[in-house]
Amino acid sequence: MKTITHNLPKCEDCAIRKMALFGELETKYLDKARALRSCQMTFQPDEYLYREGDAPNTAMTIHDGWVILFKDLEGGKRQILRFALAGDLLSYKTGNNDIIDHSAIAVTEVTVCAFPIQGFKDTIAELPELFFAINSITEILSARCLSTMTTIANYNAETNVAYLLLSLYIRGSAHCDTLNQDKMDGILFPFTQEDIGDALGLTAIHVNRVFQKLRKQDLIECNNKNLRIADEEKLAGVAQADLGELKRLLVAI
Amino acid sequence: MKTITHNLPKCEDCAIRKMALFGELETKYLDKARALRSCQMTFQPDEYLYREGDAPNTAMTIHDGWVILFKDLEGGKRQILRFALAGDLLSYKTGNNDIIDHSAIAVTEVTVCAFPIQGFKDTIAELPELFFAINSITEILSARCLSTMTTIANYNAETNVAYLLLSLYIRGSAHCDTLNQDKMDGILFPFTQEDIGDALGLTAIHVNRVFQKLRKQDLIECNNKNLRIADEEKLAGVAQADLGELKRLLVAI
DNA sequence: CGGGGAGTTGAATGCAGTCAACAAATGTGG
DNA sequence: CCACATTTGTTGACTGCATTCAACTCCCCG
Repeated sequence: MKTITHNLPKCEDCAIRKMALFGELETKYLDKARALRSCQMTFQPDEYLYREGDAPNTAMTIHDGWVILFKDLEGGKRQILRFALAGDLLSYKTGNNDIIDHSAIAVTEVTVCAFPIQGFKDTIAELPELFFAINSITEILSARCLSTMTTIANYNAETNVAYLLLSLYIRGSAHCDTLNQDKMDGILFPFTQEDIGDALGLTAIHVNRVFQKLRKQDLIECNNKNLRIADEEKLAGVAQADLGELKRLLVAI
Repeated sequence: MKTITHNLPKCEDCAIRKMALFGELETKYLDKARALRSCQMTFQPDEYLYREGDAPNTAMTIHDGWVILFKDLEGGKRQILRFALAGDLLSYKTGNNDIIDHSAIAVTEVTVCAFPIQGFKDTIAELPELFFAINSITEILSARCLSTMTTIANYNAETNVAYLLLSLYIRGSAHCDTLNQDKMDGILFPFTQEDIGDALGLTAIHVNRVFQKLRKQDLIECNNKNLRIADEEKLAGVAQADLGELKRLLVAI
């Protein structure tokens, strides 16, 4: 892990700002918010950002890269709680002196902007907009979790995998749009089939069978850490989701 | 549904206040908070508190009774998102002019205290403590949802049912404690086996088989709308949960 | 070129769904 | 208060999805 504390890039110029926490804030508040930022950190793939049991004293916004948030279970299993990418807020907790209940690991090389949590708390008192921004993030995460739970509980592996792949694709390509990249060739997809299984409670073997089934139906193309979805509507059908509704749920921050 | 707007009972005297949103607030702030309350409403069993698609303009705290929050799915299925009881906050959303994405139905007779949401928003600006209270609730709901998702995704029906029954029992009996009632005879359990199935994505038939299995092991006694759990630790073992951890997750508001 | 992680395939097992029938409990109207 | 309808709970047989275990291939990296 590398840290830089000086000559930090400017928030105004940040390509991902509108996707991130401060995207909710008017530019006029940006100075105050930016003053909270303490440093930028870079993590290598497979490096932990933090571990279950750590006491969080900084919140982080991902500037670049994919992060997996997960919990270890008995018997060597693990449950992936969230796939996080640029713009996402990590490790923020209102509850005081609580230890954090999950771990976060970098999948790709990851850059984050870190903010001391205490600074947040002090600032919220004088900047109610920050409250609404943060609370809105918490609510959205909660809504996504409920939606995921609903899918997992009620549908089979094919639907679950379709739902997850489509979700990751939508979020990934929304981000490419922001950076004005060409998304027609699919998005970076650095996850293993085991990751997908750990998110859905499936074995990697069964995920593999489902991948092949989806490939045969021309619903996904997935290889070389790349995911392409030719017909989002069609995959949404398999995922038992309304594409418009899903996009609204996922691209909002 | 019956509404009363005058001679509302005093918040200071409310038996469930310490379990509810304002339990987080110091008494000195109570006047301000209480001023937000607009009315008390009473709903009969099977009556909707609100429906998916409604535009929420009031938040509600349950004063008494059990409420089920759910979403209708295709094919006549439904997903129960939350079982709510006295002290729980319903239908609060930071996001403006959003319609609500689930329905709420009374299981028992239910009394709620209603607050215009706009009043909340205005008040938060001058009462940051209210922010921390609300955000803490949103975070807790999110943490519970992740925990439920983890259980559903990774364990079988027996574990899931055990986890849910234990959760409901812990919350129900914590509430009996508050009211100084005798909890030794179990708690009110007004749910059908189909409700349990709808929460976990199981069929009522399979829930029934699991109930019987748990009964044979003397882990639960459940009849006449009453649930008794003699050995919480033992059931927690089946539920693959740490009893202390679970209680911390569930009794906090 | 060898090793390890990721992906692929097949066969056997077991958990949960479906369908169908019935019993028990609850509610309703005569 | 009884007769009947409806909801809830119970049981059995059959089917199908997902796991487990084992073996094997492919690809990347050192």
